[in-house]
Amino acid sequence: MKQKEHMTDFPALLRDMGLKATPGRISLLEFLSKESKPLTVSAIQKKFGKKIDTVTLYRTLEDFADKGIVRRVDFEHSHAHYEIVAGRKHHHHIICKKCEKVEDVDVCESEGVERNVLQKVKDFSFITNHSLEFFGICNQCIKSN
Amino acid sequence: MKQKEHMTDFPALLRDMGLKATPGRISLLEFLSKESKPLTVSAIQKKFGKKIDTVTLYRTLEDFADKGIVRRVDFEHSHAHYEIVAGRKHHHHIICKKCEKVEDVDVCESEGVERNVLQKVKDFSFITNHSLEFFGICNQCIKSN
DNA sequence: CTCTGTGCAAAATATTTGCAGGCTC
DNA sequence: GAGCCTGCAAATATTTTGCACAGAG
Repeated sequence: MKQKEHMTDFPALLRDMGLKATPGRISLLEFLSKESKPLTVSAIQKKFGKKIDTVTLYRTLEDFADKGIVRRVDFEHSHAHYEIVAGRKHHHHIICKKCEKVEDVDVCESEGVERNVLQKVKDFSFITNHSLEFFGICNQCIKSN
Repeated sequence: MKQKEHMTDFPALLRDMGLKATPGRISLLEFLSKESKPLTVSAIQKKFGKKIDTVTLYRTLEDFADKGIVRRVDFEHSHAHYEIVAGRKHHHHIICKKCEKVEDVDVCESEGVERNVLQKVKDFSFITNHSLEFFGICNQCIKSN
């Protein structure tokens, strides 16, 4: 099915989303699909093999986020992190407030939550996405306290 | 009970938290307790009656957040928002991606979620807090599309 | 008096805007 | 060829750091 094709066929994914399949975008998606944790813009620039202009990267990530190809995650660190969505199971994160370690969290919150929310609020009729992150202190940081 | 006292007795709240009860902090808390939505640092500076130095404000809010007096909220806007916790029921938010309108959301997610999370992750033994925000397009922005 | 809190200057980071030229479709 | 994409320069915004002085306890 479509979902599966997209895991590897990034040009098709981009075109389906109405974006042009340029070499830069394709290799960025290839890179992101191998990363396991959300990365900052500057971290992407460092680890990514090819050079990308900072501005282009910001713009590309924003476009991708708008299309749901990547997800922007805020870890209360004063700079955004991004992770690929395509080909991954929906998940959340738990972040260490001391060392900033990030671990994925597979909480299967019922889809019902969003419906529930829509019944309670007054000025919104639909939800596009949500963020859910947990914060704590990781076991290593507790020991080395 | 203690909780209630703190709603109004900010000097006592500050001292209980190990912070000094300075005039600036007290009036900042009084100001925040009257605000209904999370505010950015610059918004606080504009609306707050007295002058506060930007740096002091950043440091104060961070200290308050560490003590759980205020809560830092990220709306994917590239700058943090803060709201007071003391005297408020735990809640989340729904944010309009077009106009940035914010509405409170009272989802009573079971306390069990955090316990649930701790069973699934491997490097964490406790959670200090979590964030949960919903994103969508508000009814006004849909009409005026 | 001691130690935390505040203000000011300055730096470091993060993000956005405008424009000219390049490349996908 | 048209219109989106990219890179570069520069501006803007956000957050942090260092230090001297002030004020709470």
